[in-house]
Amino acid sequence: MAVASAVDHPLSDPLIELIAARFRVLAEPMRIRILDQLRSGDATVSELQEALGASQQNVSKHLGILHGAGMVTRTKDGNHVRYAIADEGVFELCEQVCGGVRRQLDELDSVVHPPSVEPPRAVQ
Amino acid sequence: MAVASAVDHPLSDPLIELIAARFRVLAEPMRIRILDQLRSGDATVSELQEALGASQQNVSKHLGILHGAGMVTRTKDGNHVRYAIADEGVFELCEQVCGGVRRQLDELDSVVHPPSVEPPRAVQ
DNA sequence: CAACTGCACAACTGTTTGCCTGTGGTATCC
DNA sequence: GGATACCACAGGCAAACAGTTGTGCAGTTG
Repeated sequence: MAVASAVDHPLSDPLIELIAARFRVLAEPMRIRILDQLRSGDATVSELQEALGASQQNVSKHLGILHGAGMVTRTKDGNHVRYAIADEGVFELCEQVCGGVRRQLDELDSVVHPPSVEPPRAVQ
Repeated sequence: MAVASAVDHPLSDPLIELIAARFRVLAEPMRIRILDQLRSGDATVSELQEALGASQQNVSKHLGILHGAGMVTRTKDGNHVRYAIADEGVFELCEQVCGGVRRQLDELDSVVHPPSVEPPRAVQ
């Protein structure tokens, strides 16, 4: 697979911080939606706004965060600004997560133990 | 590669929520540290507490979150409770993220433009 | 030049969440 | 039985963050 795997394992503190920051960028449904939408091709803010049913400012804000994380590219196109996926690896991440989610759902489905059953609970 | 890739791409809303929730679990340095520590083998709360230099309550809380997300297993061992990695796929995630981080750092290093240089900024 | 469109930035609000303190509950040892 | 060790849960505080509102700036059109 295309994973760098060039990381030793007593992870250094700054690296841990970077990893967490990157996960934090993806820890928001709206940003996942934006990335998923951009998978169909690059788009402008207003196109995303309409496709996702969100406010222009909100879309712009999340795009700024994604751009700051280097996950999307920003290209001025006349009066518009076109955004596109910069880091295709993001989708491998999402698919792995989907795999984990599916695995978890399967376990919950097969092992039917009501006493300790745990629905996908909130983080805190 | 071991990715499930069994996901279609106009992602459904509940799935998006699940993906974001899973990322949210990993969006915390302390939890990354705990998982990284557990990679060396299972451990009790107090062992992790000492290894990470965190309070017992804090470690226990994060372990509860990780356990709720199905990323660690919990085993009573006499007076202790041993935690262990449940989902090895987590590390593939982290390694991919490390790859992305490294890629980004390389870009920042080569393209030396101080005016718009962006240190690993916070999400908002 | 003036009006309009498309986008980004700043301030504000409500919610979430990380960490701490305090406490209860269970198992082991004397 | 009493003391101790190990762990989890609840409450409180401060910081971070998502979403909205308001506004400024750049490019286009008449």
